[in-house]
Amino acid sequence: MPAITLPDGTVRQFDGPVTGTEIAAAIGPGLAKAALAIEVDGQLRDISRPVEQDAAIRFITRKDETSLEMIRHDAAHVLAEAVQSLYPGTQVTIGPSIENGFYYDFYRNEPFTPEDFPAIEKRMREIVAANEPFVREAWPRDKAIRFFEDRGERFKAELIRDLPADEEISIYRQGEWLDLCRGPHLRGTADVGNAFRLMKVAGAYWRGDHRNPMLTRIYGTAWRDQKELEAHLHQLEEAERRDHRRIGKEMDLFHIQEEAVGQVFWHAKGWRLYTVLQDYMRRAQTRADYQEVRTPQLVDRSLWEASGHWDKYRHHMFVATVEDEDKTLALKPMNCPCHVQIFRHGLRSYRELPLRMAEFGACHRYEPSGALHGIMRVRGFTQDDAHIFCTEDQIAAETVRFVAMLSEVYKDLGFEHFRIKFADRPEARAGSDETWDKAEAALKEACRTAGVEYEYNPGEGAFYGPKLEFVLRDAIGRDWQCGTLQVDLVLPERLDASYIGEDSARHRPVMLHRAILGSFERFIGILIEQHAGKFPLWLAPTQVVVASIVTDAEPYAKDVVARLRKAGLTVEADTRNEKINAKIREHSLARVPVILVVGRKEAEAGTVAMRRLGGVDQQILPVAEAVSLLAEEAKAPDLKRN
RNA sequence: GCUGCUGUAGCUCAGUGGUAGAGCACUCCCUUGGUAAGGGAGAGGUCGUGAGUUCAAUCCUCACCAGCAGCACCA
Repeated sequence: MPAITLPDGTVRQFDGPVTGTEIAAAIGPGLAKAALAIEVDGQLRDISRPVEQDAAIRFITRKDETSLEMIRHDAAHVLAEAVQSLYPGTQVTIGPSIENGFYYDFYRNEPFTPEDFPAIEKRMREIVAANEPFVREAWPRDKAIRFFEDRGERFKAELIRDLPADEEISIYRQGEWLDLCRGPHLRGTADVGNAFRLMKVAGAYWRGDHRNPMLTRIYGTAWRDQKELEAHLHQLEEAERRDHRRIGKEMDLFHIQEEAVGQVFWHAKGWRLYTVLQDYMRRAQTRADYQEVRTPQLVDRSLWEASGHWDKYRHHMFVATVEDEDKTLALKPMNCPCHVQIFRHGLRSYRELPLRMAEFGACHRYEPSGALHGIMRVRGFTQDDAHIFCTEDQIAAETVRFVAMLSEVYKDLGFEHFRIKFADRPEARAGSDETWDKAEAALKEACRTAGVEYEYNPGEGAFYGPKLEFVLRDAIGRDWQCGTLQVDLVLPERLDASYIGEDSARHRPVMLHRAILGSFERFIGILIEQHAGKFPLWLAPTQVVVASIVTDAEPYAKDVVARLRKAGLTVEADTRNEKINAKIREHSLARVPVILVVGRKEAEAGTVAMRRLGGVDQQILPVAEAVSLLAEEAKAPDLKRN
C-alpha cells in the first residue's frame, strides 16, 4: 500500500505497487502525456518501473533540465542501433551523454567518416519515428555475458564481467535492438525528438587508456527542441569566430612556424599586449609584497633529480649537452627548484616569512604533439609564477591574501566570475600519506578561513601537493582554468630548504606555488577570445589611428599622432592615398578602438573627429581634449584607481 | 604519442597525370575624396619535404614534417 508524496506535499495512496505512468495518469491526463521519467526519493528512474514502497516522487517533463541528459543518453542508444543496423559487425561499447550532447564508441576495422552521417542520421530518425518503447529487463550475469559473447560483442562482455558482483545487470530493449545499460531511459525512442545532429568522428581509447585498442567515436549534439539546437550551433560558430589563432593572424599579433613548433613568434602588436599585461602583473605583485627574481633557463640534471622531476617528467623535458663537458642540463620546465635555490642561499630567519618570490618564468616543456593548440598550449611559455615560503600557521592568511589579489586581477582583466576547485592527492604522488593529510587539511582550513567556497576535483592534485584551481568563465560561457594555489610540503624537504625559527632551531618552510594567469601565452589567447579581438583601450595593440582625408591635412595628422604618442598612446597615422571610407573600413576590420579623422576643417580648427569601434556617430573635439580623454581612458585599471 | 582529416601566392580558397588560377593584400599610375571597399596597370608560387611508379607527378604510392578535430597528457 505505497503512499506517494508529490512535490506539493499531497499524499496519494495506492493499493499496491504502482508505476510512474499510473501515478501520472491518476493525477491528470496532461501530466500523463508530459511525464518522461520519475524521480523516486531523489533517484531518477524509468517511468514504467513500479514504485513498491512509500516514496516522495517528482515527474520529469521536457521542461526539466534533467530531461536533456536523458534525451542525450537515449540519442546515444538510437545512434548505436542505427549504426549496427547499417554496418553489421560493428561492436558497441559505451555511449554516455556529455555536455551539449552525446557520443558512442564503436569498434570497427574501418573508421567512420562524416560522409556516413547522412545515412546514420536518416536511420536514427526512422528509429525515433517508430517510437519503440525502452523496455528494461534484469538478466542473470552469466546469461548476459554469454549473450554478448555469442554476438561477438567482446567489449560489452568485458564490461559486464567487470561490474561489481552485487550489481543488477539491466538490459534495455528498443524494438529488436538491445544494450547493456544502467538506465534510466525515457518512455520510448520518440521522446528523443529530432533536435539532434551528428557532429564529428574521432578516435578514442577503449576505457580511456592509451594501451587499449582505439575505437571510433561518433559525437552528436541533442536538444529538447529545434530552437535549442540552433542556439547551440550558433554558439559553436561564435567560438570559431573568436578563435585566437584566426584573430591572432588577422590582427598580426603572433605566429608559429615549423622551425619552432609550440613556440610563439610575438609580432610587435602582440608583444605590446604581452608587455602591457606583464607590466600590470608586475605592479599587482609589487603591491602584494612579492619580490621579483630571475633564474637560469638551463639547469643541471642533478637539480631535477633532487626535486623529483627528472624521475617523473624526464621525457617531457628538453635536455641539452655540451660536447666538451660531461654534463647534462635541462631547460627548466618550471621555476620552483630554482626559487628554492635562492631561498637556500644564506640563512633564512623566521622573520623573513612569509617570503613571496615571483618570477615571470620562461619555461619549456616537451608537450605531446597532439596537445599543442595555438598559443594556448605551447612548448615554450612564461608563467606568472611565485612561491611563498611560509610556516604552516601562515598558510591560511596567505590563501586569503592570494584569493584577494587574484580576484582583483581577474576583475581588472574583465572576468567577473570565477569558481574554485579543490584538487586532492593523485594516485602517483610524492610524499607520505601523513604529509598529504597535513597538506590537505591545511588547505581546507585555509579555505574555511578565507571564506572560500569550492567544489571537489578528486585525484587531480599536483604530484607534490593538493591545489586550488581557479576557473574563469568567459563572455560566451566557456570555462578556463587559469589560477592555481598549491600547498607543497615535499619540495622543501627534498631540496633541503630551512629557516631559523624563534627557538634558534632549523625548521622546514612550507612552499605555496601560485599563479594567477597561468601562462602569458595561454592567458592572452583567452583574452583574445574573451574580447573577440576588440580589446578595451588599455590592452588594444593599436589604440588609435589618425586618418587624414586630404593630402593638405597630412602634416596636421602627423602632429596629432605626435601629441598622442607623447601622452603614451600607441598610435598610427594613416595618410595613404585612399578615400576615408576605405580607411574607416580597414581600421574597423582591424579592430582599432578609436579612429580620429582629420580633414581640412579639423586642421584649421585644431580639432579631431573621433569615431569609436562599432559606433556610427562621431564626436568633434579639440585635440588637447581628445588627447587627455584618451590618455586617461587608456590607463590600466589599477592606475585609474590611484 | 594515438586515430582520422588537411597541406597550392602574404591571407582565404579553386584546379589538373603534360611544371597553375581567383578574390583580398602588395607595388606603381590616375584620382584629393568627409565616416565600412574610387579606377587602372603590375609583380608574386621549385603546389609541405624526401623517395617511388610513369615518357611525364602539384595530382598516383610510401615515408617523414607540420596543422586541424578528438582521445591520452598537462609538474
